[in-house]
Parts: sequence; C-alpha cells; structure tokens
Amino acid sequence: MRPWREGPGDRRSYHHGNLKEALIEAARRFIAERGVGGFTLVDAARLVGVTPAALYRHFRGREALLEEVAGRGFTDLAERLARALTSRGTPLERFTRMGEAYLAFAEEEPGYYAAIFETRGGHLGPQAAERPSPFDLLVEALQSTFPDGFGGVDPRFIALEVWALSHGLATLSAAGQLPRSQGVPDKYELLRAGVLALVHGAGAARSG
Amino acid sequence: MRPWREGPGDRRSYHHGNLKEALIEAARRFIAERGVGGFTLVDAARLVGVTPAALYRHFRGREALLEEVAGRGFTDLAERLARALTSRGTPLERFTRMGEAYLAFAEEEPGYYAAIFETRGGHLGPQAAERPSPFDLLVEALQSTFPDGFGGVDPRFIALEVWALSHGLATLSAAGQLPRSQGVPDKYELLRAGVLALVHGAGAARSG
DNA sequence: TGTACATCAGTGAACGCGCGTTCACTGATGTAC
DNA sequence: TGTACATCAGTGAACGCGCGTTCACTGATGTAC
Repeated sequence: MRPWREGPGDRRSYHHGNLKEALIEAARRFIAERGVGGFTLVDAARLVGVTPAALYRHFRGREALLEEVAGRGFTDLAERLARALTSRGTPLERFTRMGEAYLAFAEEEPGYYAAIFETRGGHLGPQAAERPSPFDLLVEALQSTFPDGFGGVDPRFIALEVWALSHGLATLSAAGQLPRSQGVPDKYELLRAGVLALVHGAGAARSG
Repeated sequence: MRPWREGPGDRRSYHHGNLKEALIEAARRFIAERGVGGFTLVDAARLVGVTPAALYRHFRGREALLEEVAGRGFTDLAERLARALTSRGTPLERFTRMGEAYLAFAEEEPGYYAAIFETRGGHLGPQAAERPSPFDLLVEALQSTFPDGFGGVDPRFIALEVWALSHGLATLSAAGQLPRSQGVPDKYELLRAGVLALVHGAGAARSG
C-alpha cells in the first residue's frame, strides 16, 4: 500500500497505488482554484498522472467524487472545531479559538469550504447525523462559555447569528471583498468583536 | 423600438427589436437557477428565440454579458437600499427597512446577487465609484441612525460586521442551510436582532 | 522457494454532446431624394 | 407618396475544443499450491 508514484510524472509503475486519495487531493486543489463548477475530472486525472477512465475504479462518477470531497471537508471542519473547543484555557478563550478555527479552515481549505457549501448533500447546519455537527458544537460552546445565558434568548438563536457572521466574513474574505488596508481590522478581529457584541447585545432587540 | 416578438416562440419578425434586454433577462433567470458557472449562452439564446450568434451583435462575448448583468444587479441593489434609506419613519425604522431590502434583494434576485459576487469586476465593498456604493449607504445609515456613535468604535467597523452578517444570512438562506422549522425565527428577524446586538454591544470587545 | 493463475487497477481509443465563437449571408428597417 | 439604397440585426452552418463516460484490453499484484 505504499505510494508507487511519488509525483505526477513519476511512472515507474503501472498501478498508482494511492489513486483514490490522490484524486481527492487533486479535486480539493482545483475546486480551491476554480470553484466546484470549474472542477473537471480530466484535469484531476491529468494532475495525478492517470487516464480519466481510471477514476471510475474508485468513484461512480464526477458527482460521487465531489460528495466524497465535501464529506471529508465536513469531517475536517468538525474535527478542527472540536479540537479548539477542548483546548486549554478559559471557556472564552476556547470559544474564541473556535471562531478562529472556522475562519482559518475557510482560508486554508477553500476547496473543502466550497465543496461543503456548493455540493448537494453537504449540510453544515442543524441536522441529524451520527457525530455532532459544526452547528451542534457551536451551540454547545456557547452554552458552556456563557452559562448565565443570553438574557432569555435561545442559544440556538445566537448560534445562528454567530454562524452567519462567520460564514459572511469567510466568503467575503475569499471573494476579496473585505478591505485589506492598514488600520482596518482583519476578519479575525471582526469576528471576535462581532461575536462578543452579539452575545452581550442579545437582549437589545427586546429591551429596545 | 416596440418589442416585435412577444414570446420566445413568436417569430413574426426577422428582427427581435429588444434582444439586448431580453438576453440580460434570460441570463438573470439562468444564473438564478444554475449559478454563474452553469450559465450558458446557448441556453439564453434559445430561451429568447434567437441564434447564439445573434448575441454577438450586442455583447463582446459571454464575459461581457455577465459583467452587464452584475452591473445592473449592483445598480438595482444600490437603488433599493437608497430607497429604504430615504423612506418614511424614524431613522431606526428606515435602517431596519434597509436590512430587509438587502435580504429581499438576495432572495428575489438570486441571479443578480450571484452575478455580483461571482463575477470578476463586480465589487460590492468599499470602492471608488461615481455613485455611493451599498457599503457607503450602509455607513451613512449607521451614522444617521445612531448619532451618538458606537462607544468609540469606527462606524465602518460596525458596517463591515453588519454587512458580513447580512451576506452570511442571505447566502445560507439561499443554500437552504437555515432551519425553516416552526418557532425558529426567519432571516429577517435574525438580521434585525443581530444588527441591534452588534450596535449595542459594540463596546463589549473592549469593556470586557 | 517457485510457479500458475485469479484479481483488479489502469490504459487508450472512442463516443456523443454542448459549449463559445467565426463567418459569409440575408432579410427588414428606415432614410434620402 | 414612392423608390433606391445604406445600415445593421439576425441566420445558419461550421469550427475546434474539452467534457464525462464506456469499453475491451493489458499489465502488475498477490495468493494458492
């Protein structure tokens, strides 16, 4: 099971040995560069150094490969968030770290992030799954970080707002729409301050 | 300059008479259904009842048509926001109406919204343009609605957060990721409460 | 340890398709006289 | 009002291209004896 070819041009063996993983990796790269719609089986096969037909030994087709990528991205994101949530420090520090992990994931793994949100079947929000979803983790983190609650507001309400803010910052940043000039705080600072404001200002909509 | 054909199958004239507008309209529809990447000149021409080649009498090519759509969407959005901002009522009512207008635009004109954010050259954020951009309108609205300021925080900082929250809610909603179950507030309520929280909790990141 | 052979991962040629774009053309419009 | 004609919007055929997918095949692997 060792990799037989070390690079795309290395053809020392008829069998690739690690083709499935290599194709997923290639898809991740191309999706990051061109989006889900711009991703092509032919390109992925070429990058890996294999005939397009070889792909069908490992996937039912293009859509199946995309679903696999989205699934892995989803798992990766959940793991990162869970790791941040169980890291050292005060609850607030861990919660802050979780937000940073979300933005960092979107920035470092744009292929995964796009696959998750643009592929059919990839649901990030509230859902019934085996393991806790990112959204579940967010609700959990909010509750343990702010045990006094949010002025009577449902934690899931706050979680949706925090998630929307995070997603908005991540996608605007990826689209190059956030200003990058000096003196303007970056998305990490925007998220940190925004989340605190959302939490502390939760009752504002009611009290006036 | 009256329209010669009333429908796609109506071929009572050799000349279309209103082809440019009809093509933009068709593009808007297809982008809404399939995204910018899934939009096709051939489909647009077929829907309008014209040969694909006819398109080149009005646009340099596919990219030029997309840019035109994005530009119109941008203008439409700016007009809607400006209208809300100058409508009747208290500053807070007008500001709230502005947020609703943004979400409504994304929902009612998904083709425009996608074109704006996915097409090269379409910038929604801070920019140097002739007319005030949506972001400029947002900053202006914040300042006039909350003349006492935001605890020393730059209004543009708040504006970025409000915009990110709006964009996040709009895109999550379009992707079907927001829960639609009973008892869960919709995106309009989420935005209204979120914006108030962001405004009133602006100083939270500093004071605690 | 050596050999026969089943398994199966990858090949390469081919397919049908729809795409964006070009080109010489043609038919309708609308203006000059 | 009628006619000649320049303008130009749309036609239709063709192009080269890259796509996803299929198929019979072949070469390497690894197991049974």
